[in-house]
Amino acid sequence: MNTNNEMPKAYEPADIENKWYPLWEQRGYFHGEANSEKKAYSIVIPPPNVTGILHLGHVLNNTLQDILIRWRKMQGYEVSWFPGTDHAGIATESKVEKTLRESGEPGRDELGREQFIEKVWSWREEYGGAIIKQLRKLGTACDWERERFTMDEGLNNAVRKVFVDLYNKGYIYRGQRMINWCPVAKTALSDEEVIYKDVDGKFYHYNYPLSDGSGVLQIATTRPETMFGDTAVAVHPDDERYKQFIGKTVDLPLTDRKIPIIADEHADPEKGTGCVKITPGHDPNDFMVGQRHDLDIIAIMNDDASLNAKCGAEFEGLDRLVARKKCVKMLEEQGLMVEIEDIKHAVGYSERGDVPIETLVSAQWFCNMKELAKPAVEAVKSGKINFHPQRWSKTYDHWMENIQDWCISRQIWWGHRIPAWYNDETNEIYVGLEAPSDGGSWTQEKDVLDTWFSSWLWPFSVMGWPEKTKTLEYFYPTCDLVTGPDIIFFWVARMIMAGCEFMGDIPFKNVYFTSIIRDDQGRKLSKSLGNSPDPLDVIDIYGADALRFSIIYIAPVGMDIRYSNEKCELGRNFANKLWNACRFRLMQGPVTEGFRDLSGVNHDLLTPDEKWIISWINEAIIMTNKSLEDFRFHYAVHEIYELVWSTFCDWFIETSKVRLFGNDEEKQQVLQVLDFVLFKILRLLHPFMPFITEELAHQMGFLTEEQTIMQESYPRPLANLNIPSIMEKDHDLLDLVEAKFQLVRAGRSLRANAGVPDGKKINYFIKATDQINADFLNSEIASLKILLKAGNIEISLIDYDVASHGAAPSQIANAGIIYLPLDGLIDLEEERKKLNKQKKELEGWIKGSIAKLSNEKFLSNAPEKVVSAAQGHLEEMKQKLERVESLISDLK
RNA sequence: GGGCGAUUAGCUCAGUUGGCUAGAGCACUUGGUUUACACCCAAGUUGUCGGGGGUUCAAGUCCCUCAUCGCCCACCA
Repeated sequence: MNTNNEMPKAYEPADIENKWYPLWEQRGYFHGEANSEKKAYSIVIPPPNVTGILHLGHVLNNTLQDILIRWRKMQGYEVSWFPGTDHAGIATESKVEKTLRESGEPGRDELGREQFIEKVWSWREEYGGAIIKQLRKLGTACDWERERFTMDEGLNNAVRKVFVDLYNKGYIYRGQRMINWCPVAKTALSDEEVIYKDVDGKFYHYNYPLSDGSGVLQIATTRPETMFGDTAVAVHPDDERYKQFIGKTVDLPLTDRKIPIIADEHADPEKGTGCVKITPGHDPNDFMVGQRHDLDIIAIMNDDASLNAKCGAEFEGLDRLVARKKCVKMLEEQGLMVEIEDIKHAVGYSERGDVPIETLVSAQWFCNMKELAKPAVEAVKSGKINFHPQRWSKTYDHWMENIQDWCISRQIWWGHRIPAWYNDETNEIYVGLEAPSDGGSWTQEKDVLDTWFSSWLWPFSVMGWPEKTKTLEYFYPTCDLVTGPDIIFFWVARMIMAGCEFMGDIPFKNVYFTSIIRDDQGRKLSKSLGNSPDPLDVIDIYGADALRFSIIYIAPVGMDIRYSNEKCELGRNFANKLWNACRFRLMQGPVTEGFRDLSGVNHDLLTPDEKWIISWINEAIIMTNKSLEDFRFHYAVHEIYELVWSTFCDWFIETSKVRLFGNDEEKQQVLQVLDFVLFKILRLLHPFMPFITEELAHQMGFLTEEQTIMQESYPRPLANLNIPSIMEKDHDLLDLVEAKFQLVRAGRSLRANAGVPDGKKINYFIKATDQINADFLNSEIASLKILLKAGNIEISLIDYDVASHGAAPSQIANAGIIYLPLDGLIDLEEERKKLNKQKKELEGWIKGSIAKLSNEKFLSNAPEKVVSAAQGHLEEMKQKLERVESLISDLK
């Protein structure tokens, strides 16, 4: 127990944060046991990329999860937060390639598959998972014993089993289809990995001569270089302009081919010239047109998006953009180009490569999602899974109901290799957990699976599936998922499908979608803009607690957050405030025994102020728990901020000083109340600010060295404890306390307006509203004096004697009128102006109020409560007006 | 083309089923070396709740409409 009062004046987080985390981890506080008697609470982390480093998005996301974990743990759940990283196929592969290139080592292709993969593994050993270490700086209570990696052996088993199952069900198939191709990573991509950007482009109008020499057809395209893959020109069947040409052919320029003119509804007469070139090998729409008309598919590109031999010697090997220019030039030379129009249009970009993707026909593995989607849609619709904010379920529904087949194969090496084998002789395909053992000659599929094909199993693969583990039995399904709305399709939707399919149960009950963090000008955070602060720097300056607290405090519900480092001052200042409140308390003496339950105090002897603070702590406990239940984190934080700073520090500590410096009996009682409230505050705040609350709970002597606040209970409404429900019992008394504080504010205002320095003791005269207030204020005279820094306060039921003392500035409060006698130094003109302004305002309100209350419809329709409140309010204003009027006449 | 969100104090945002005189932080002004805290204390200043219409006794809150900004989806050749 710490009884010294040598706490530094300002809170310095660095040492304290570095001290506690290793202790927590070593003592196993973060671990949840699967065989507990307690109720389970679990979360799986959205696994950050193994190449990733901590950024503010992670800070927000993981702080929220940590709040939930610590809160539930303190509530008595057996909790486990499953951490880990994602192997991030394309990102990691290109990262390692880049590293090799920069260090002059042999590259990917020189190394060959096996050696390259070894390199990736060793890179991961050395540099990968930096983010995991960085998370510890944030204070995250992850169950590190359970850390997983999407490429570890267990997860690989899960992936293979899922692939085989879905293949056997007929959902997974291999086929030739139009896919998205990244020419940088040289791999297929799923539709979700394509980002559409509006870019400046050109719309080329040029002529295809009719083979019979009877004229030309003018077509329009943004990509002339794809003409080498054209196998038709389409016009709309009802387009009168072109009907006569249907069935004829045109001479495809720059080639020696003739291609037919076909009628297809895909051709939009309104668009361009109404004639559209059909390139079934390189455009999804044209592909479908091609299928309808049985057109040839000509693939004209190499895997790096340069043109291939099909385009002729002049074009072979040229990059698509170079080829485009050349095409245009040649068409111009041949007099075929008619017009080049500047347009803005949407172009698909590869997420990683940041270059336009190509759509092309390729043999890939696909997963048909239609059946998988059905129960997943139902799970959200029925409310088994809840989205917060709820509106995201609409986005989810829309995508799920239009779900397309998922292209799951990738032409890279770093990933789960597809468990399919081709028979070298018969080309037969075998799919299984292991290679076929029939002695035949089989070659395994070279492609690996999309990274998300392992991530979508995360909620149960981290628990050991497909083994039937105790962990799985106890912790599955998880409770809450915290993630960004940007991966709702990539990850959230797919996890729900996988959970329903393979576990027969949803993977989580709630999904909380975080805000997106922007800089204070509203721009996205990015390395290239240099507006992405390093959270570790922020933690160095302000502390992890401050960063956590601030980011939650400023996070609007379901909207973008505008962040700047300066905003962390809020959290730092708050931590310092709390620190000093505790420091002040310790200066008054060692901890009292009643800090848990006020056991050393006769509850009947509690003063009004003490009852007041206890009722407020009760209120804060109720609100904080409720807010967390509803995922309204910022509410909870605001609630606690207000409680600590305003309610506790500004009012209760200040008013308690009179008793702290009074007799010993009074002092002992108020110390107990201070301890009781502070220990509740520390526990209430712990999930948000884990370090400082742990430190202070020890500094204060609430906990012994062997104990931790993590294992203390989260505050529950006091009605559940053995403390009388003060709120109900003493309602009127609490109103009197509030009225006292209001009167204090009025008195301070008088002092400030009169320009009397704070240090100078002054006298006040109070005319109480009635006997009850008079009695109460008299009993609180010592408190009033200290709050008002007054020398003497006279409380009376009789009017202030203007005749003998001269007029004095005054303020009206509910408890009474407070006067500041200034020995005639009053500025009568100012005072009159102030009172007349008040009078006018009051008259306005009274007028409105009377009108409202004489409205029959209001009286009959509004609820009783509202009507009586309005009546009470009117009475109040009328009385106040009377007082103002009498004060005005006093000034004459 | 569809869908979603935003618009409240100088700035960033609260304002949960409509109900007392619309709030907070920051910023700003004035005063303060009060025996916790200047990362502080006290007192202040700042609002046609984006425009218009409607429902209602009552609208920042519900409905319609317009405007501006942002995001997502969709095959705009």
